[in-house]
Amino acid sequence: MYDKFLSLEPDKQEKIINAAMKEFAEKGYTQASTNEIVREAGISKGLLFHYFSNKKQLFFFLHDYALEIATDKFYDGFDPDENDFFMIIRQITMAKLKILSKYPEIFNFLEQAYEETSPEVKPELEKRNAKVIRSNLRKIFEKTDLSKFKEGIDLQKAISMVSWVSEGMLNEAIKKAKALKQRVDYARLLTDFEAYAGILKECLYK
Amino acid sequence: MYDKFLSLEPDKQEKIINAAMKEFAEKGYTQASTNEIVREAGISKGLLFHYFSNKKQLFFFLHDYALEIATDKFYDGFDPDENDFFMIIRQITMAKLKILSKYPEIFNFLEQAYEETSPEVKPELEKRNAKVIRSNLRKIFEKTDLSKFKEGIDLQKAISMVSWVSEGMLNEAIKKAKALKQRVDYARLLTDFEAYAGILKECLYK
Amino acid sequence: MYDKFLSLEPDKQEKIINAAMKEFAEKGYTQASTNEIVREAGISKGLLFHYFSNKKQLFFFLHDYALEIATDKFYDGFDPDENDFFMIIRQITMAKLKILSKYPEIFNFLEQAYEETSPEVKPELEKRNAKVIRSNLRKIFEKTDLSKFKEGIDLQKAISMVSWVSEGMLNEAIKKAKALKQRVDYARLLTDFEAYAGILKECLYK
Amino acid sequence: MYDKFLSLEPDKQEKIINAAMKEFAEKGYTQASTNEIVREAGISKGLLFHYFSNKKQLFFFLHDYALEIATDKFYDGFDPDENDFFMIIRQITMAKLKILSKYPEIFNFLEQAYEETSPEVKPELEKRNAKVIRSNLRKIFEKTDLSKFKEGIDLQKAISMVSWVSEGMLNEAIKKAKALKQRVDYARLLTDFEAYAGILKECLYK
DNA sequence: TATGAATGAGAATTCATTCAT
DNA sequence: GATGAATGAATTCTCATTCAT
Repeated sequence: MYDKFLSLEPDKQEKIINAAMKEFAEKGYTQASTNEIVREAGISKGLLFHYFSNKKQLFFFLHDYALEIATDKFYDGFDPDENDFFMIIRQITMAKLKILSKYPEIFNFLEQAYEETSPEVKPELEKRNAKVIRSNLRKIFEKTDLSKFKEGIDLQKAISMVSWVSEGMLNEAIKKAKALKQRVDYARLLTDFEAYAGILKECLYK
Repeated sequence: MYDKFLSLEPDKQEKIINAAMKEFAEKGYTQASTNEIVREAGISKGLLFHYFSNKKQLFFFLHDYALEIATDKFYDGFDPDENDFFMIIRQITMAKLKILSKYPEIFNFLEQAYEETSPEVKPELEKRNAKVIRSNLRKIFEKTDLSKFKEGIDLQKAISMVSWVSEGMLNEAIKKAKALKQRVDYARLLTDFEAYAGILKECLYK
Repeated sequence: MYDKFLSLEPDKQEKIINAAMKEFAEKGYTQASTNEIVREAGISKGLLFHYFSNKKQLFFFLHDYALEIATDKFYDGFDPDENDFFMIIRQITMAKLKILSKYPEIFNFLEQAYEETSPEVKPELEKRNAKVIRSNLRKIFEKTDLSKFKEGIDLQKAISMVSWVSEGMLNEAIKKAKALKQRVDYARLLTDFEAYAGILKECLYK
Repeated sequence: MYDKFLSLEPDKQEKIINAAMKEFAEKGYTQASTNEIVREAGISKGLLFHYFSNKKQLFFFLHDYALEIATDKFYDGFDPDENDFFMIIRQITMAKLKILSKYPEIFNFLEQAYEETSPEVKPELEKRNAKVIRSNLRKIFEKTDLSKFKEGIDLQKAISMVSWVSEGMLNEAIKKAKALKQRVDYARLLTDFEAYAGILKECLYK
């Protein structure tokens, strides 16, 4: 589907990808301008539409691409033998943050795509997000040592709770950092996580 | 500011409000078309701009309006003497759900506005959301019987946790209902809430 | 034609006239907004069109009015027995300047009208300007003591020359004052006039 | 800045320039309609804004263009060795007239631009006019043989006077020709100039 | 591959004028 | 006399997409 584009010299590919991601991340799907993209990428109008048949296809190509990179890099530095649920969640939370600081454009793009409201792309995006989350959850489940949980506890609920708390914590940290125009305080986040985990372990673990 | 519009006959007001809310909810700020709004409302192009000096002002008028109604209805059926933190959060969760089912138009609009990414309105929306959340949090805090919490627990953290869990629960229920094209199961949500509350109370309450 | 308007209480008349003149003077015929005029005058939209059947008629009413005032006041302080051509021209030049400082709005309006380029009003304005100038010239001629001019000189040409020089001088003084955001230097203008007159007399007068 | 437009085939350029000049000349900046321009030029709405980013830029491109042509043609037939002030002014007066009759479109446009009152373009136009006039005056001064003037005469004043008289003469000739819907009588203008120059020389030259 | 001129529907907004009250 | 709601054509400008070269 994107063969034409992918057989292009990597330099040019990258220039186009970066220009497009930046524009979509900044302005959202609707207001992103293909004019601006070709200007920033230094290519002609016609060429963009030679590679991608329309704006939507370009957008979803970028989404695929970003998701792939984000997922690839995601498990870098993960301890493959870790099986404690809280430690896994901790790794995920920290991994998200790490990629966020390493690839700001990609994550800005994904973040923006996550919040996208344009009816032209929203349904497909929601489908994709659900899929990503489901597959991540499956991976976590597979590894988790469930024997540490109290007997009688609804495991699904326990996992949901920990996920919501860690997501809530991360979102708040990001929001606060944005407001102060600073980077997220990595060390602080870890300490916080330990605190929340400590409280939750009391009611979830044996 | 909106005097002209507000002194209009209610019927016409309503037609305009409904048409505009629907359009904004469906398409988001940028792609919502004032053309479409006047067509749907059955008024002339000039009239809309006679009442609202521009698209942005119209949007924020609707936001004010929706927020006001939502807030009004929010506290209907609240037990003013309730002081148990978990019960208060339960009331909030259920109130949100009630508004969603009773005023789907308004709820859709607010939801869309909450996710809005257009740089033209995002900053002001964020300010408003922060204000609403802050004032709600204060109300909750004021009433809460904090003596029920374990000594030594970080109250701020405890409250955040319960909020994140209840929000996560509600969002998931809504998402599931949407996917199945059904209404949210009110009774089920209550039962779930009790379950989550039961678990959390164990580590948070004395 | 304007009876309705003229039988209005003078206060209201004045408010409308001033508001309208200000708007036309500031923005020119095309860009002057009747909305702005009624807002400034504190009357309703309908009322303006009750008195003046359209924008054009309002504009020409103002033009009549301004011309009349300007002409009436023009000859205040003129020495009726002055018959020296140069002295008459000097009086005219100074009278213009005096009214200019006394009625800045009226003259701004007339000045703007004089430069007006909108095809909707330009032809009629040109007709009027020609008439005014012709009638002024006739008045000057009638009084002038032509015996002072050198014999053999083309009187028409002599008069034109002096007029052009005095107009050029006045325009330049106004332009300079505008650029420096100051009032025209009355005394300086008189001195200049004497200088120019001195030179010209040498070739025009016996 | 106008590269895109200038690398267009001359035929099309001309069509656009002519259509736009005509529209601006006829209606003035504000009331000139880009719709009308594209209709007259036989191009699409989008194309005009592909070449010129907005109405204002289009206007100033035309102004540049007109000024350049006018300046070019202005000095055709000038005697470079002429150093008599009156002869130089005579050449200028005649050159103006030549452009008027040879390039009426351009002349009309420049004339209209000179009188333009729209606040959106007036300041820039005034700047340009001042610059043109200044540079023209410098050229005249440089060449002029000042030794012919009477000693003790204020040269600045002398020059102003001759300029005002020749401008007044030309303007009147144009106005008269317009009123009679005829061309300006070239020969008559020359004779008149000699007459005025003759009178003025008497008081200005030794 | 690559260009960029060309399209034209559609966007938000303005404005003089009308007319029922 | 007086109001101001209502009109709708006209305004400038944008934009994804096409296509001849």
